[in-house]
Amino acid sequence: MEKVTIATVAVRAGVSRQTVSNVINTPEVVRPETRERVREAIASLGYRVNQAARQMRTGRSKLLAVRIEPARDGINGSVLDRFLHGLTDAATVAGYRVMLYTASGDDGEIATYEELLTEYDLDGFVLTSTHHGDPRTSWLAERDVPFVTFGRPWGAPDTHSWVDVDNAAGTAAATRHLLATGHTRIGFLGWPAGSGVGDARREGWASTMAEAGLPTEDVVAVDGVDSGASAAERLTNATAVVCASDSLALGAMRALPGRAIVGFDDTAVARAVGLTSVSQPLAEAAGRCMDLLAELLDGRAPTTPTHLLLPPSLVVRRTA
Amino acid sequence: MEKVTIATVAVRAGVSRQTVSNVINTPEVVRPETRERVREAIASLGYRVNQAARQMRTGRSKLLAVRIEPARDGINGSVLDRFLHGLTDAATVAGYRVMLYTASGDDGEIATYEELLTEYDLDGFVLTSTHHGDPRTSWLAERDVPFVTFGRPWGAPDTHSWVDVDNAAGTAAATRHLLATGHTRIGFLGWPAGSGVGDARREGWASTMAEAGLPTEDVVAVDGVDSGASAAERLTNATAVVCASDSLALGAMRALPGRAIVGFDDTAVARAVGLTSVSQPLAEAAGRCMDLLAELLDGRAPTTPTHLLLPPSLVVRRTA
DNA sequence: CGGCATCATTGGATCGTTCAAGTTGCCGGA
DNA sequence: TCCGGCAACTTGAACGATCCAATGATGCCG
Repeated sequence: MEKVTIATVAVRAGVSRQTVSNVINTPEVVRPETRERVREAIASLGYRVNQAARQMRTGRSKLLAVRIEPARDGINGSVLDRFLHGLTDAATVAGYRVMLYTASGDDGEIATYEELLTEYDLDGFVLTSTHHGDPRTSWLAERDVPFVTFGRPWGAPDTHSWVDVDNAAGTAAATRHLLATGHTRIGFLGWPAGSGVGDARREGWASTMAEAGLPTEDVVAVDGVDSGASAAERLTNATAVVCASDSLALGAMRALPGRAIVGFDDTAVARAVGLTSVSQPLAEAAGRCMDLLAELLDGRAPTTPTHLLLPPSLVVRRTA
Repeated sequence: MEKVTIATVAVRAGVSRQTVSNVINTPEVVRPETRERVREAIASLGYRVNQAARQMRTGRSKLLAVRIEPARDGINGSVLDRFLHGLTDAATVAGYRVMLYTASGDDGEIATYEELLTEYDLDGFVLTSTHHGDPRTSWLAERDVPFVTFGRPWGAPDTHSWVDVDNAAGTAAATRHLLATGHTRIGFLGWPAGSGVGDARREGWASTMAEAGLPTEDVVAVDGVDSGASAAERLTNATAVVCASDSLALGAMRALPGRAIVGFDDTAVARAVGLTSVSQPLAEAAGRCMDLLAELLDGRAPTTPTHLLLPPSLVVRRTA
């Protein structure tokens, strides 16, 4: 198979290179008749744009980057997996490709940004695992690099677009479900205060209980099954427990057999053991991230950043 | 920050562009003294190769692609996750970047190959989930596209390099462990015959039992916790069960409480519930895939393809 | 000291695309 | 009739690297 360039197409269609380029990039400036002829030539030759050449001229690579993290606590690892899949799908539709990178620590990640930007002319980034005092967003913002975060900027000023899952709404839904099932003594098993996500998950449960005028009882544990189990044992009065993660929920199931338990993240573990859990709409979140990033990349972004809070859904199984 | 090109570096070092290029690509042809001067200029200017320009001239992109699959049965989803992380790491060290793509079906995947090859000049592919009658490998081989598979070519001729985990060795190790613990009636809970991976896992158990001169008893179920549980109930004599996956093992745990159970894949679920399981060396497998691919890409590959079978390890927990 | 091989270095051409600045042809108004 | 204005298309240059052929410098031998 010969190499098919824009020049090949031009000859076949009997026009100049630039006209072919116009048909591809700004079809409206070409007469419909010519446009159609060029399109036929493109199709019959199986022509495809050479991204490297385009990139050299325009400085845009049609590439996005996402960090792939080591499966940390493992049990929640598949969350990123599903997000990545959704993002790759959405990016393809929008004409972009997703590149992976790893990095240890925020500084290492910033060094990687620099490398990817100068070597590959990356068009944009999707950041995950935002946290308090995150230096990555300001670094990117200072250099006018388009980016979107999955996870809101905890503590930092809200100057960029982000997509997040409404964690509080998730635990609120779980709590309402338990209330509707007749429970009144609903406890909470959460993470130590300070993490944005964990605090929001507690808040959803607490406010729903307050609205119902019921007393609350909660305990705290670092994430993990064993630690969750020993903390759950201290929830003596509760007949039902809302948990900040599936790992904790698994611990609670072991420590308090027979009680109603709800987890968070709807991981594979939850499906496997029949744990009722709050499910994040990861494919949708990924799609929205791509939408927002595409707006930024096309320069048609609104002047004020967009913030999207997606509602999670409760997947009811055997444990509640 | 100004744009730093090879010309900027050349001026700073007082040499020509080509000499700078030689320092980068074939340092041995440059006199040590000059080489050092150029290297200093590169460092002080923070110069980095523009991959697009290089690619246009050389036709090589320094990009690899891997398919990211939808989390199928979910419980085993994080296997790909960990593999991807390892591959991204190894690729970075070797000077490559990993690009993701999704595709539905083998034909869709082949169409994507074509697109990635012509648009982005991809250098190579890493294939996962090889299966009987896989058309992807022959498509790539016909076009001389470098690729490596993670998973051996079941049934197909062994004409390309691959890396795989020795599934039989995994179940053999599990069986030996159970024998050493005093069990003699060890059953097997597997998938229906026909899948290469599943058959290998059965074989490891069967041959170890045969060596020990013990009778065997096994049942079959499609992958899944519930299906595993109902199949496991038919294993009436066994005091211990080796399973083809963690999902099946979870079913067995439910159906046969108190018996010794070993799963396969060491997924998050296994860690969470304390299930003894066979762990695949995914980071190493990814690294080896990258090594083999790098050989192909550098043209220093041996004439006969390399095949690597990596031994898995048994992670002993509460269930055995 | 000339001749010649060897090595280090140079300058121009090139990859495929898009940008910027043309050229052509047609229409309408003065 | 002439000319401005516009739409449709063409042409030459440029992006930043590497390849190739040619040049300059160096050392060795007779």
